Amino acid sequence: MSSAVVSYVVNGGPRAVAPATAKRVADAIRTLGYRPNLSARALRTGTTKTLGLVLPEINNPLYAAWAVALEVAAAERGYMVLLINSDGDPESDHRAITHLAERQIDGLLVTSSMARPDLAVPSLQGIPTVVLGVLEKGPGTVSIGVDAYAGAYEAVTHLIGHGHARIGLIIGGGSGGNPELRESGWLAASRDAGLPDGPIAREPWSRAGGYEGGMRLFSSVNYPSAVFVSSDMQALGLLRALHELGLRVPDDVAIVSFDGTEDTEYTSPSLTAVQQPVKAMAVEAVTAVLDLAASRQTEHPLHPPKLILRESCGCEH
Amino acid sequence: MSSAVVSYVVNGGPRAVAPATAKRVADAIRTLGYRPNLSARALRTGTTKTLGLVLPEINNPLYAAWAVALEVAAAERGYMVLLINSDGDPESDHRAITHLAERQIDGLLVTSSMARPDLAVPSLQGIPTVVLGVLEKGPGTVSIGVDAYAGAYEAVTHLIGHGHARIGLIIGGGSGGNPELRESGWLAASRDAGLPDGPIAREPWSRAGGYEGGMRLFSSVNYPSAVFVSSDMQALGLLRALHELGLRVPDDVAIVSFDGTEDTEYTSPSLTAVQQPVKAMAVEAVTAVLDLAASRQTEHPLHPPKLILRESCGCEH
DNA sequence: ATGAAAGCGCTAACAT
DNA sequence: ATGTTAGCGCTTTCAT
Repeated sequence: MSSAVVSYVVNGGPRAVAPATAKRVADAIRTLGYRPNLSARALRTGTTKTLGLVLPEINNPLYAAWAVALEVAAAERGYMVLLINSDGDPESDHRAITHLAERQIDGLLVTSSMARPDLAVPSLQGIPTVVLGVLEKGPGTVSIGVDAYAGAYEAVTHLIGHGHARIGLIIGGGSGGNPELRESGWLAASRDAGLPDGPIAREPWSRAGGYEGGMRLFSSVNYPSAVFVSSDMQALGLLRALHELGLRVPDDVAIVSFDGTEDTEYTSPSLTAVQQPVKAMAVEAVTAVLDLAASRQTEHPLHPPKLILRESCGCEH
Repeated sequence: MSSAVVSYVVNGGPRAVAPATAKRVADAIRTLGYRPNLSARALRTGTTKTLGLVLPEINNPLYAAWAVALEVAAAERGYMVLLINSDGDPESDHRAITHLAERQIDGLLVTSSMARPDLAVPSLQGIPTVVLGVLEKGPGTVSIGVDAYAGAYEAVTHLIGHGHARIGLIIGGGSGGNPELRESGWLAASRDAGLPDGPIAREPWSRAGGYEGGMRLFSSVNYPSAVFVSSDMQALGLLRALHELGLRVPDDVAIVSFDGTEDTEYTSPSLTAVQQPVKAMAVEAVTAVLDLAASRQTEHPLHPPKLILRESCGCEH
């Protein structure tokens, strides 16, 4: 029995094998508990059937949702996902990518926390790369993202429909989400309705950040009657701050948040949110990176978000 | 320049290299953008410096916390973590483990959702394995877990200290956490205080499960004045249910939950919780699996949980 | 201090 | 239809 025949049976090709021998091989595999060594296969074929994924803070529900969705989408195409949890800083990203590159990943998926300059980093040269959740379409950069401007615009317009005339903004700094687009959508919606610009709180993309922002915005006597929060995590912190300040949602303050993770469904009151179509984007991201690996060029328009109406905007009680 | 010398430089051994040549090699590596091929190294050395991790629902904050903590702990020892998100059923677990085995992982970390029978599964024969969060000490099974009985007992005793005389339980079915221990801790605390057994709601380990359990327990006119919830996710659902029922926490119903993930800090009111020392357990789990790989036998007593006092039990207002 | 070469387990081209 | 064999990139023994 030659090793070639075993290979043909295990891989179903490239040459045919007599049914009788195929059965003998299959039996032997079972009884011996044989498992193919994927390192050897990778070394021989040059392909690992593995995609690298670099995410910051996987304990953030939005990124966790990405991780799950990408893993499912990749598995459907016969790929595994090698996940590295980056600290978010460029150095950590770089280490993660280098590590993945050494493991001969077939493609790389990175989060938008990777600012554009880092993309030119030597460690990812030659690796097909798709950027997740970013909007800036650089040349040679494929990115899959949500239309954050439209989402923010729709959220604020909805709040205006509820009669609010001054709408605040809580948003992150740095490169976590896509701050500029959410901010300009928020601003444009107010201005297009002939309303004055609302107050802004810039805080980290976290529960703690949202809490601080809420404290700052709503400790003032002249606080806005509604606020658009650029991430679910911040919205959770804001809810906590309003609770401590004795302000009621949506009666005293109406809220719409951005992301629409499962958390927003179970807060009290539940949060109206602009939901990112994470699953659909994940499927497209995997397709995109495999296309790239096959030197196929593809187009990737922004995905439309969806406004989910719940209690915090005043729609349901 | 021979490939052997390059190997010596890259790995810092096992033989010495003249400083001058070492520098030449380092320069060449930089200018050529050379990266070692870990597949080839794995094939040659038989070790991948990779640990496999099988988790159900990584979007559950508790498991996400495990994932992060394990990755950090493994990185400190020079290992990477290959994470597979299992659906939780034995078949899915089996597929995941087989896949990891083919990748020649040096060790395996699996969640307690893997019931004991599955551990005998052929796919993990020969792979050093550590079970996470389980309590049943089977022979040949190393497991790292929290002392859930003590945690539940302390939680219920604390509620009794607040003057509650009938304490309900919301708990999951199946094998998610370690239901029996939490339940017996809850029961023993009541009985040791000479109190009657409280009502039980058995629901899935999820927000939706906690919501259902809360609805069932607190729709009755004769509802308990306090409840111990066996997981944070269920506690979030319970909070939502009580909100809809118009019951106030902690005035009408006091709550202590189990897990102590970050979520419990930002609910309104904040949740008193029995916190699992995930980080410490993760460090120990990595140590344990590496010990196993080196044929070192070690002992792993249960980790003590810590009761974090917040608003939902009535301690703070 | 460095070079030469074997071999890890697999796949695929070539031979039978 | 099956057997033989070269070689993927690396580490390490052995030779120089």
